[in-house]
Formats: sequence, structure tokens, C-alpha cells
Amino acid sequence: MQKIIKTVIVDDNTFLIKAIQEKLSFFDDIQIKFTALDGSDLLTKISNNHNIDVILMDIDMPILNGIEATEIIKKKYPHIKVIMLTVFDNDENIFNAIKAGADGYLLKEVEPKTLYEGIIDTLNGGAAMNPSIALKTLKLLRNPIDLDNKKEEEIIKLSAREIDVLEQLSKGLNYINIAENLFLSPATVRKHIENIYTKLQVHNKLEAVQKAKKNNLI
Amino acid sequence: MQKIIKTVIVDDNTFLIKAIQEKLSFFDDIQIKFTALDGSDLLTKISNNHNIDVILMDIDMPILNGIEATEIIKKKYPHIKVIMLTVFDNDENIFNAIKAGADGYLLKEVEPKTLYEGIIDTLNGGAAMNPSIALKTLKLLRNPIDLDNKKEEEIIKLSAREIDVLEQLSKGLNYINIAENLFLSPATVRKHIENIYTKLQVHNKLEAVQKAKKNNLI
DNA sequence: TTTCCTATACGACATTTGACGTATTTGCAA
DNA sequence: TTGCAAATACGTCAAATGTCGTATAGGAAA
Repeated sequence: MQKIIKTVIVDDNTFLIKAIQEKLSFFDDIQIKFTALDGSDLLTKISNNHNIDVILMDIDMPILNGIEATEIIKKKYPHIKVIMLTVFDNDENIFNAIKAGADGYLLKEVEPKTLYEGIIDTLNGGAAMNPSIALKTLKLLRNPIDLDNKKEEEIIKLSAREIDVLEQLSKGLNYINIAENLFLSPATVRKHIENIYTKLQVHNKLEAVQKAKKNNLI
Repeated sequence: MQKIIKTVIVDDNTFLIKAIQEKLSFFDDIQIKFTALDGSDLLTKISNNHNIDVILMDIDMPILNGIEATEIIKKKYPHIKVIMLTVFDNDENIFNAIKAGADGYLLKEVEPKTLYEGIIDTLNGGAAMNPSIALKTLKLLRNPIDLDNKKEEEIIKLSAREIDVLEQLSKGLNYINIAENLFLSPATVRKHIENIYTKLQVHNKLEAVQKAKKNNLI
């Protein structure tokens, strides 16, 4: 018995959606649950039904593009696999898509069989990739230069003391231990952390540490 | 008319060389120019004849291993494509091979057709990669931290389900949300996390996520 | 076949965390 | 000098987390 693969297609071009649907129509175990015309449309629809295995995502879309949408989807529903399916294969898009958490990156001209195998591979814990894309990822790995630069970071200002606390927090220490290390009362540590959360607009340790790392605060 | 692909196989195990030769024997346009038993053997032979299209390179070999050999080959003969063909798929080897300039990375258990297509793709300016390898390169790209601080990672074995849960955990989701996403009871999520903690020998989310990232489990 | 592991699930309990309000001291800048 | 931000600190409460025990079903391994 084969498991049905619940699939979603996101593309602002209805002709291309049709084309993808036709490519997948050969395979009985692929079921298109729904389609969306841009990222925000996808988010709306998926909030009602996140029982989805894989999303085939275009990049260039109005309102909310595929990379932004991927970031949100992977954050909220990490179990859903996202495969970028696009005509663009420039380094920026590839790298940003990977950073956003994409599980694969294929070009739209892909053969039906290759697309299908890519979906299967991805669901089996691999990653789907065009050979040309694969080469670009190798190059990116060799030149980690481009990895850091750019990105307009919001200017988040934490006090030196708050950074101290955050640093400790990032090591997985609890309030008591942090207090001991910094010669503070646990109550103070809690207050610092409360203030940090407010400034970073997060609600728990993990998010705080992640956001801090992303903004090079620690 | 098809162009003949001049191929070299490098492996210290003659049985495996034979196996690879047999896999490629189905394809008329593949011509095995010669084989070598280790990196230095390869260098000797290739200095007499570098009219070669592609080298299938084992990693674990005496005298001069596949990664060192790749580095030298790519420096001296950049036009020759090198595809790693090995049983090892640990991060170190993958990353080092890529750094050394490998154009592809396949596992030895590869299907004949996949191997052949990998060679073709590579010669056409792409990169050959197993889906599982592809995923590892993506993870390496997302976590450029681990590129430096390798060292023999302890072998931690988590079940696929546990990795699912850990992935969700790493996004900062709470038990309830993880349960919803994975269609589980929160109690089960808690139990999974409990088991994860035991295996990773940690005692909270943050430590678990950090250790998991360090070991490229997520 | 039996055994072991995995995935699933529930309950209970103590601890930790996150959110809120409040308050005192200190040092720097307006 | 005044005022304000930062650092310090306490208390309370609800929610989330970490730890323990237990249990069942299914599948893989021995």
C-alpha cells in the first residue's frame, strides 16, 4: 500500500499551476490538496488545513514572495517539506531559499519523473536538487563570504548587561545559574530577560537566542 | 554521434573497481581509460595522460587519500571533473571533498543509471549528488558554524520521529503546537522529548537544539 | 517465536519560565 | 540640578517544562 502524498502548489501564474498539475497527474500517490496564488493566499489556506506533506513553491509572487512564505511556513509548520520550483536560479535566490529552510530547489522545466522523484526523495529525508543548483550550493559552501553580508538588520539596542544575560541564556543556563554567574539575584535576571523579550519581541529563551544570533548581538 | 566520456576510477579495493566498471558497462559512451589504487598512483598515471573527462574517486585510500588527491588534481587539471564515490557520508568528508573542489558526491550503493546520469550532469556543468548528500550540504550552508569545529562527533542515534520533534522544537514551538503539527497528543510529544533529552544527555530545549545542530541532526 | 525498539498515550508532581506590577539606587545627560 | 534610563530587586500567578512511572500496539531483529 502506498501512502498518499498531500501536495500544495503555489504560483501566481495559473497556467504554470496547471502545467505542474499535469506533470504530477501521472503519479497516483500524489494528491493536490489545493493551490495558492501567492504567499499570503497560501498562509490563509494552510491555516485551515496543515495536514500537508509538501509544498511546491514559486519564488516570484506578489504580496508575499516564495522565500518569505517559506520562512513563515517552516517556522510554523516545520514538518511540511518545501520545494522551491522556479525559473530563477541566481545565487541570491538559492541561498536565501536555503536559509529560509527550503528542502529542495528545482527548476520549472523539470521532467515529470524528476519532479516526482524529488518529492519522494525529500519526503524520505533527502533534498531535491537540480544538478545545476547542486553545483551552486557547492560553490556557496566553498565561498562562505557571501553568507554573512547584506540584510537590513533592524537596529535592536540591548544594554551591555542584557547582553551578558543573553549570552548566559544562550548556553542553556537557568535563571538561578545565571544569577550565580553574574552575582545577581534571580529576580534581577528574570527582569533582565523580561526586558530582553520585550525588546526582541519574543516570548521564550529559544526565540530570544535565535534572534540575538541572527542580529549578531551574541 | 555521441562523445565518448573518458573516465578514470580510483579505489584501493579492486573488487569495488570491478563493481563500478560493471555498473558503467551498460553505457556505450563511457570509456574507462584506466584505474588507480590510490591518490599517488592516480597522479603518476594521469601525468602521462591527462586527456580525461571525469574521475570517480574513493576517499579512504592509503598513501594519498581521495580528498588530498582531489585537491591536487583540481589545482593541476581544473578541467577534469572529480566525483567522489564512497561509502562514507559524514559531514567532514563531504565538506572537505567540496572544499577540495569535488564536482559531485555519490554513495557507492548508487544505481548504475543514477551514476551515469550523475556523470552526464557533471560534464554538462552541474553537480552530481545523492539526495541525502544534498540535504547535508543544505544543512552545512545553514549552519556555517560547524564548518570549523569538527572533531569526532559522538554517534548519537535519534529515530526519524524524534528528529521530527526536534526540528519543531528548534523553531521555538511549544508542546501543544508541536502536537498539532505532527498530529500527535501533547503527551506523546513530551515523551519523545524526554527520550531525546536522555539520548542527548541534556535537560532543556536549548541544550537539545544546540547539541542537535552541532551534530547536524537538524 | 520471543525479544527489543519505536511510536503512541495518560497521569502526577515539582520546577522553571513568562508576564505583570512595583520599588530603590546610581550615573549620565539635558 | 533635574530627570531619565539602567541596574538592581521582590512578589504573585498562570503556563510551560522536565522528570517519573506506566501501558499498549506494531515492527524489526535475534
